[in-house]
Amino acid sequence: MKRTTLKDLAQSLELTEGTVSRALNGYADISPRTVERVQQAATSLGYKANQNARRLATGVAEAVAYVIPQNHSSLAEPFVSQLLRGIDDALSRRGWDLLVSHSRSADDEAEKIQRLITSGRVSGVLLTRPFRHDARIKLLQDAGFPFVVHGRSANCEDYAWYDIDNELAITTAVLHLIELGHRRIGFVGAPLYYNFAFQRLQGYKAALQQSDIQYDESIVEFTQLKDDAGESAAANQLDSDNPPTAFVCVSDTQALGVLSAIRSRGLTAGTDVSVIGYDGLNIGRHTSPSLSTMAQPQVQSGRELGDMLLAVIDGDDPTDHQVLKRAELVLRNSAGPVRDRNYR
Amino acid sequence: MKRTTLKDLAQSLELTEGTVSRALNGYADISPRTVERVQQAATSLGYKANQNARRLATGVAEAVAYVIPQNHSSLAEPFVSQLLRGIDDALSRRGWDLLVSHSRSADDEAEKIQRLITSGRVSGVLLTRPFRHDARIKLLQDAGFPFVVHGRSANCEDYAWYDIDNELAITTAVLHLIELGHRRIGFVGAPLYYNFAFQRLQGYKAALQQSDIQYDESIVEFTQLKDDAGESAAANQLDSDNPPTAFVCVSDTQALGVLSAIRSRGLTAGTDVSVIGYDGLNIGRHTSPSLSTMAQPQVQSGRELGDMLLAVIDGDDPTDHQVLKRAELVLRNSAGPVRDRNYR
DNA sequence: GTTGATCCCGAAAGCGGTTTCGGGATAGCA
DNA sequence: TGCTATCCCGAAACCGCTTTCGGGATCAAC
Repeated sequence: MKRTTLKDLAQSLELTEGTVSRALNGYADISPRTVERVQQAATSLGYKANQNARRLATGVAEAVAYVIPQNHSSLAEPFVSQLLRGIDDALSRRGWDLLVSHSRSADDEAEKIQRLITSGRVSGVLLTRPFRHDARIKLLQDAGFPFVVHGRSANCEDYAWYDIDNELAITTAVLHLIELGHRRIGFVGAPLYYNFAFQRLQGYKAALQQSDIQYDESIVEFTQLKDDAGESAAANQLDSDNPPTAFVCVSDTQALGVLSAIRSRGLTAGTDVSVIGYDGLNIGRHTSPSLSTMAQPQVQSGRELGDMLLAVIDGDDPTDHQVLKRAELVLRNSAGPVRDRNYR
Repeated sequence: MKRTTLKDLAQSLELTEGTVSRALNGYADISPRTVERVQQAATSLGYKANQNARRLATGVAEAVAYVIPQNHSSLAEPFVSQLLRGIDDALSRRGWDLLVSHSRSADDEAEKIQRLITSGRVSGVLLTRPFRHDARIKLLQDAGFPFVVHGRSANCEDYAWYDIDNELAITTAVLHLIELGHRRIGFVGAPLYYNFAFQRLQGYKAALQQSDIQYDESIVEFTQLKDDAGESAAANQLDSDNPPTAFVCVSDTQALGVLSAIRSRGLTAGTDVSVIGYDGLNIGRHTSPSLSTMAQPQVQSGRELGDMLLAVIDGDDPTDHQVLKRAELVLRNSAGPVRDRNYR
């Protein structure tokens, strides 16, 4: 089961390795006839270039890494697979590899990235869910290493990123609730070191301000992106003296927990208390009531991310690759008109 | 931003590249003092071996591929991320890479695997969700290429695999329903070319047989692993002349659809009609009623898969690595005692 | 002071490709 | 026919690291 090498090919064709190589790689200085011969021999002998040798010689890794943040909450992960597929699509058109890299801690992550860029295994890096101030981004910038971020950090002027307008999205959701008559709207957020969490909080505040509603931090919480966390956050607020009539959550996962909290108090979501989630997960269609949510276009994002990274690697100016998408309000049944507070 | 190479290191130490290399790789024929010197210089100069060069020289790829089947249903994918993390854990202890590979069609997949094994990019392959008769497995076997399968195909004697006892799991679920008094139990299955789907059907049949219940194919369906599919399958059966009093599904995703179908008919799951899902997804806790399900131990599986593959690559007999886990019945509220058929 | 074993390290040959350079053969033109 | 331009291909260096082999230096033992 020895692999056929370039030398084998060359010998069987009575050519030099160099010639064969050039023939295969489409150099102009090889006669069409020879190219033809070489290609035939290659396929018939099942020749596939050894990637490691090729990469060593050319100096390009022909691979990129997708680094998955340490505590990726489990329920948010339906995305990962779709995303990976999209990225892989983009890469495979060039025959490049996609490798994934995890890490356990923030330090570990920095170190892993350091190793990735110095070990020559990849020619570009894909980051997700950046912090507001993200050391990894700085690391990559300082190293002059190609990368694109899925999301943005606080100052994102001079690198490539792909993000959805988090602020606008939450503002949309909150304004929708306000239109339904709600004026006391609980916010179930995420830790603010995540920039998306920060942005979404801004969106919440902006909507309130536009509507002359006072920001009340007693109904604002920052939890993990987990169902349990959403549930207990909602529970606290519902059990308080002055509970909100609606919740907006920064993830569907949390929203599921909120629905549970509402239900377990004998209340009905959508009539007694309204809820809007974020992510547009399909599961939201099967809760009762079904979950209104902000859906982001996920299908294409992987593909776009991949293409962007390739472009940056090819030398494009990263700042030419900053795309901002917008999320869409998916109306289902968990958000309804405000109702008198007599349910208690 | 030039990387420091072995030559640089050697020159700065006034040693040969060979010597430095051996010092770094723990060869015995280098004096401890030299090893010390070399290591210090290496860290102070930030030397990281070029992986491509190393791989070319050693002939080992130091990477494995996880191939994701073409039509991986979106909702079943929360696993993927966990799984990848586990695999990566196992690999990273050796400093190996994990790369993922998708494919669009079955042919494409075979061809991709062919390329993977001939291009020298990986030293092992991880397969998921095998078909009952899986061409990829045959391909890998014939090539003598190291691999392990997450799941099993029809004849799985002579390769490494990691699976849960699908048949037993479904039997358990069905017997539970039977204990609750159900005797007309609908089966929402998956396409039988998937071996897990076949096994689960067997489990269903076995449970019926044990309980002297006639197998009735009019309440057995094979659908995609999607919520919609589950919903319409259940809808069909519920609207029939002789509807089942309970459903067992081969995935939670389908079960969610089944719950919807039940709800939309004004029935209540858990009392009017019982449902048991499969996968143990967390979302099942937030449906109403919460979803009883067969949960498979997912957390460790990635890690174990990775370790198994490494062992096989190291030359272990694949047949020594065949592990069968069992799923566990997680009782929530969607499965209750049978009730008179007077609900119609 | 020899001899032999032991310890270290240098030298060199790969690993399997890519790419530059140069020149022989052929064709084009006078 | 002679000369130059063009077309193709061979030769060789190189990418960065690993690993075998051999021998000089050191040391213990006789």
